[in-house]
Amino acid sequence: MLLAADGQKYTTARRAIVSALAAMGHPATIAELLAASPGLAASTAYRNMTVLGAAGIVIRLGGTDEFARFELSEELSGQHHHHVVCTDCGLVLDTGSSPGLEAALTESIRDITQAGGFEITGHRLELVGRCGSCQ
Amino acid sequence: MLLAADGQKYTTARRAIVSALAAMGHPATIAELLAASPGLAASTAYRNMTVLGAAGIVIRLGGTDEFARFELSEELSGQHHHHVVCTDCGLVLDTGSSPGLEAALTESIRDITQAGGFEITGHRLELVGRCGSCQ
DNA sequence: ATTAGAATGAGAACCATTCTTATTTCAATC
DNA sequence: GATTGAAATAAGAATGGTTCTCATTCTAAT
Repeated sequence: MLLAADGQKYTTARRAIVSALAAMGHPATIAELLAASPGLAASTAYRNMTVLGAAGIVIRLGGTDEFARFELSEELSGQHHHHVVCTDCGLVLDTGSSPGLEAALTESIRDITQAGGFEITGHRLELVGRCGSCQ
Repeated sequence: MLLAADGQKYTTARRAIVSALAAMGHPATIAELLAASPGLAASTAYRNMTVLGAAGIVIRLGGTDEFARFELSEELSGQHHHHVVCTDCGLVLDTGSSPGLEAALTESIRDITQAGGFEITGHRLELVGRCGSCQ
């Protein structure tokens, strides 16, 4: 298991966080996780997001609004995807990628790597707009 | 001028912020702006980033680290571009886009819009890696 | 069972950002 | 150039999401 590989324990609180994230279906804020997991302390949630992040289990999204959002890593949750974010309420949903888009991204990354300086290891794409309920 | 169109004045402080951003050459944090603009108060800088943002002059980047970063809007600074961010130090640089990439993005956006729900108005792409000095 | 080390929970502390308010500046008019 | 009312500034207080502290509880391997 990933946590054990990182020298950590798979505790009740961490189980609760991972299963809440899986049940959520979209990147969740700490507030959402606390609401979905009765008995989970805020300090424990924040601390474990760091631990789970270091173990490669969850990904932290630097949000558009003031709340950080977390989701299971692509390795655990399914396949590579991008995000659609609402500029009004901050909602973030997953959206699939397409081969054409990924090919174009790969090409851009190759160009930048060759231009020197940065060593690119991944990418993050957000499609920005307004969700159904905010329109 | 954009500020006047928004009912605001082009004051000394705002001039200082805009020219500091232009001189910086890459998205800057408030701390960097304060260091580059002697006499600029922090509260004034924060307040004016909001005003300049509402007027479409600056864009706020929800950073990878704990600091918000600001840059001149594409309309003022040049052409459409994306960002390269360092996972270690948080540095953000601009990088151009390519016609192929933009075409693939446009296609993806069309698919998502047709799938209903969101109305997409823009996109944000970050290529993630490590900068030269952090490698 | 025991035990040593790690995790938890409650609240305090932190710090980037926002708000408050008295003072100053702006720009338009006289 | 002086006046004036509205908007901007600056300094510090306040806010709030996140992180830290530490005494207690749990974990897992002996």
